[in-house]
Amino acid sequence: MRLATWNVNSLKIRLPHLLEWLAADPIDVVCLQETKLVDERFPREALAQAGYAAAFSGQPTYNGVAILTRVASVGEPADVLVGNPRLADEQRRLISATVAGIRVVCAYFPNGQSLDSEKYPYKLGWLDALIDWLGPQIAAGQPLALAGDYNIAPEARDVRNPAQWEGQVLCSPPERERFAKLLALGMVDTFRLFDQPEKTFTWWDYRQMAFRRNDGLRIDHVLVSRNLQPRVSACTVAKALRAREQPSDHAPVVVEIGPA
DNA sequence: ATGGCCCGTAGAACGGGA
Repeated sequence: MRLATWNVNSLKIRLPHLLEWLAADPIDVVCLQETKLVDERFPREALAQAGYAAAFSGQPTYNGVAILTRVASVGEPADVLVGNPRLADEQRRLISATVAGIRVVCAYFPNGQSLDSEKYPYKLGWLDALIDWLGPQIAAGQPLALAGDYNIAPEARDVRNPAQWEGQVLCSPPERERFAKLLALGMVDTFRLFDQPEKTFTWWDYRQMAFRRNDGLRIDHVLVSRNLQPRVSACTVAKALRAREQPSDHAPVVVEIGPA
């Protein structure tokens, strides 16, 4: 099966892109972030007509996450859980479901804004709570995929202009240490399992023609538990969606996972 | 030149994104 993560930056605006993409390329599991829709306005019907079931958790204006499953191939999301039981958080940033025996965690990590913002310690605390919550699940041998907009570029090679970003939010040592901690729980960055084109990124600023200049960062990731690693056969960035008219500023990351 | 763009909520600008 194939699993994707995509920060859509408003599902209302991006729904036509999503439907056209899935019609041409029927991904089995799609994790969405920044849907920016309250649950009453989630386009459940349009997605159902496209063959997808959905688990979602939204709020007005900000955040919002969803897991879509292609019913014909993987059925419906099971054991849906909203949020992190270890963190009281009003922001809708996490939704989990079991699909085809894999615990799929769809995550919209906080941005942090800047190192001197009160949003930065919120981000670090959110990351610590995520690590605390996922650690026991992975230790117990649960096959798990953590897919989402991490808002962290793990290494200098994940940034087009490392000097410009070094030490800034998305690249600061405390954020990168926490990314490393997630790996240390027993997960692997699927993107780095394979040879990749030089300077592959997943986010490009809307300004300054950043996409045309490939001035981007790799901040969207799919980490999987080590027991899934032998089944992962590909990880690619669907850059074409960023090149469309009225795009999201993120491109999807797509991972292929073989049968157990 | 430390801003440029896009989105939601507005029903004009502004906060937020990264």
